Amino acid sequence: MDTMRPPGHQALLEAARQEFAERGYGSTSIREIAQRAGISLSALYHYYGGKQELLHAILDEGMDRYRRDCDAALAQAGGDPAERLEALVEATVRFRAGQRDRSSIELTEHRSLNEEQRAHFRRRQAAATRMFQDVVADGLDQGIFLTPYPEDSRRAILAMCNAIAQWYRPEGGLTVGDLVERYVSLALTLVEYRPRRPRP
Amino acid sequence: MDTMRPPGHQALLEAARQEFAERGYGSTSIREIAQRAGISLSALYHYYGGKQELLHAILDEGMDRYRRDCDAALAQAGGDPAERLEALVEATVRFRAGQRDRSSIELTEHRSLNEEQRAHFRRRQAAATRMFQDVVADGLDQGIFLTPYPEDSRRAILAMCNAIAQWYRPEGGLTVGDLVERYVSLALTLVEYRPRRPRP
Amino acid sequence: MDTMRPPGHQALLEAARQEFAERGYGSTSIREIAQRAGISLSALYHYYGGKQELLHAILDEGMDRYRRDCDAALAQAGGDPAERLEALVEATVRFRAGQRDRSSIELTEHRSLNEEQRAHFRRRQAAATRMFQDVVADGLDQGIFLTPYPEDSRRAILAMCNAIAQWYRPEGGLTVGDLVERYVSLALTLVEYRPRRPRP
Amino acid sequence: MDTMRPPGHQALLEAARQEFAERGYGSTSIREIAQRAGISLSALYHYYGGKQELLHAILDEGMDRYRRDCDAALAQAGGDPAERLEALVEATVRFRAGQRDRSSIELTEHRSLNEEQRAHFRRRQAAATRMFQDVVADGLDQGIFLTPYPEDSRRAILAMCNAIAQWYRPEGGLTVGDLVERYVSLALTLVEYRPRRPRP
DNA sequence: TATGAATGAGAATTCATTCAT
DNA sequence: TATGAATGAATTCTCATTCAT
Repeated sequence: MDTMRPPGHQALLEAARQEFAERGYGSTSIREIAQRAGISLSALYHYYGGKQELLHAILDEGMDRYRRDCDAALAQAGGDPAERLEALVEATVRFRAGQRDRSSIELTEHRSLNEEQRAHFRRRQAAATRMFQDVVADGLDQGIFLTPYPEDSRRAILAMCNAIAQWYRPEGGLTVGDLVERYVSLALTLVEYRPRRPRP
Repeated sequence: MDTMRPPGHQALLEAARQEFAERGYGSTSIREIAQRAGISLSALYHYYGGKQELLHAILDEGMDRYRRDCDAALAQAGGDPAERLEALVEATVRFRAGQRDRSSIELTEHRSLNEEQRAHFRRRQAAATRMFQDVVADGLDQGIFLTPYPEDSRRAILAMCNAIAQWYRPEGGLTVGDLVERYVSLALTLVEYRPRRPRP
Repeated sequence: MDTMRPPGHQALLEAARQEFAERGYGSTSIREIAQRAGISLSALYHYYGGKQELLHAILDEGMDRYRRDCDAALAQAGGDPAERLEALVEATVRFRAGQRDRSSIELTEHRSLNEEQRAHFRRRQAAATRMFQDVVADGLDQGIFLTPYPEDSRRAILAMCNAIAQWYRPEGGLTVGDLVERYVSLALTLVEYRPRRPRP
Repeated sequence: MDTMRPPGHQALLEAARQEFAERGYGSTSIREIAQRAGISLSALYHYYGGKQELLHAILDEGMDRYRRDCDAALAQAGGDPAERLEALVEATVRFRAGQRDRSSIELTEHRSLNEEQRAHFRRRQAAATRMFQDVVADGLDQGIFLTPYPEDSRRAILAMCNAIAQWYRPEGGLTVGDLVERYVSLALTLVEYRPRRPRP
């Protein structure tokens, strides 16, 4: 469990996350990370095997959290595909808006992982993708999503949510709640959601 | 003009573009760039003042091209906002699919520019953004775009187009023409385009 | 006594011996030693004061064994210098062939000892040298060794025996017994041994 | 050619040679080498790719010289195997006595080369070995070397010559000429040289 | 005798850049 | 506009060792 790690771990991961997000993996020196975390360079190496492992830990932890959020959201949602899609979009929007550093890093820095780490990351990403694919497929099966391009609209939904991390600033007056409302609406628009007519 | 520069220039920019896109700005050494371009390290410094200037040149050249493509597309389109939006989306999709390296770099590496260069880049990006904003605003004014969230749908359109650079592979069997058709359709869906009823 | 030391000791010395022999003292890290010995780094420091002390212990233990082997061999030999030389050569050949790691280390790594340790090592080495010198001198006195270069032939005998550690591989089909026979013969050749004519 | 290299090269190789011989490859830092050579650390990397390459260059240069010396000696010697063996022993003794640093390094540090470099080194060493093997075989064929152990006596000759580098000090009053005389004599003793009886 | 955490010094190497020509 | 040599600063990472328990 995360909570069982020594306290230095979290400060370290947080410092690395911020540095990587601000300057990019390659432009970040581990010295800066250690300094920001307030620990010695050697301590950093005591906790993690190196810069790359630090990156991997950040990405993995991010995946843990995102996955947990999505699972929780789906668990609360009923069986209706629209409701489930709403749940996923809300979880994604909240994650992107609340974890902007993490999201920026996920977007590009996976290229800096080694082969094995990258494979691990991709596997987890594919699993996340599948959640959306399944929901969209369900909606189509049930005839309530009419989009002629299920895969592309799914990609579009994810892309627009992911982009939030790049421009959203909580100081800007737009609440995350607002965001959620809008993006849920846009997502349903994209899949061309038509609610089932209630039985007379 | 580009064509008046010595031949080394283009090879250099191309090499730098590929390296930056593959490994990220910070993880790329100018030695690798020079080597990939097949020129000497010293020659590199005679063409460009340094690594950062190289990045700036790439981003600027990209902006030149994208802007030119958009302008050309708009010039051919008529005055109808839907038609104009289609033109912009097509230009963007084609650019993202055809210039994946450039697009990846634009996405994140502007953080590695210096203050002045970054300001310049942002100004140009804002201008591109405005093209989309204007078209969407026109469509709303004319009552043919019904989206309640014009700014968010504009962002969504750009985000989904931009994301193409991250996943699209020309070898994958999906032509750029296919892409254009789908993304134009999705974009019109996003702004909730309702064609004007033709006068009887 | 060796047998009274805790069990970790021997595993540790063996691991260090192998590492030092394979990579050299300077290229060996004590972490690797601890790992190879299957003990913790801290445990290593409880057995020995550090890397250098470990080296010293290895060299000293080797000297113990070699000296013991030589003494035993001489004890069994009679008073005849030829017989005694044979005994020493056999002991040396068996040691070099059986303790290749140790022998390689002795050859060069004494330079990595500290002043005091090195002096100790040299004293013991000189004692071993003297055993050979005495035997050769006896043979000369008794007129059965005719070499005009006693010191050089003694050096040659030791050099050829010592070199065994560098090239001999037990898997190679040559038994240690074969080796002993040959090297005894070569040693006697070097000192130009001429057996006393038996009294008529 | 060596002489065409920039002047820094030789100073560098010499400094590295001394350091490696004194402390061992693993215990030598390239900083010390650069300092001893009186050049900057960066300049070192300008000349050589790294520490290992430096070691390889030293070993290779040594092999060049030794081989050149042996070839010259053999060229001057006639066809008589005894004369040829004398020539090789003299060349070897002079090399070991005159190039003690180099000889010490050759003895053990080849383990610090990488796979490819080590293969190269071993190939050259095998060629040198073969020179001795050929001469001994010739002597046996011609019936003037009587040793029952040609391979072992060859090894013994090389071992005793090689060992010179470890103990010989020119300040000690023993000239290299003396050494040559003695080791030539010992070598002929080892192969049990019996001159052909001159025809009556 | 045991140990996991921690560390400062130093390791090899690479960096972007400058300079003399 | 060309270039090979050179460099100081910074890079990631490992080192032998110590310390608190």
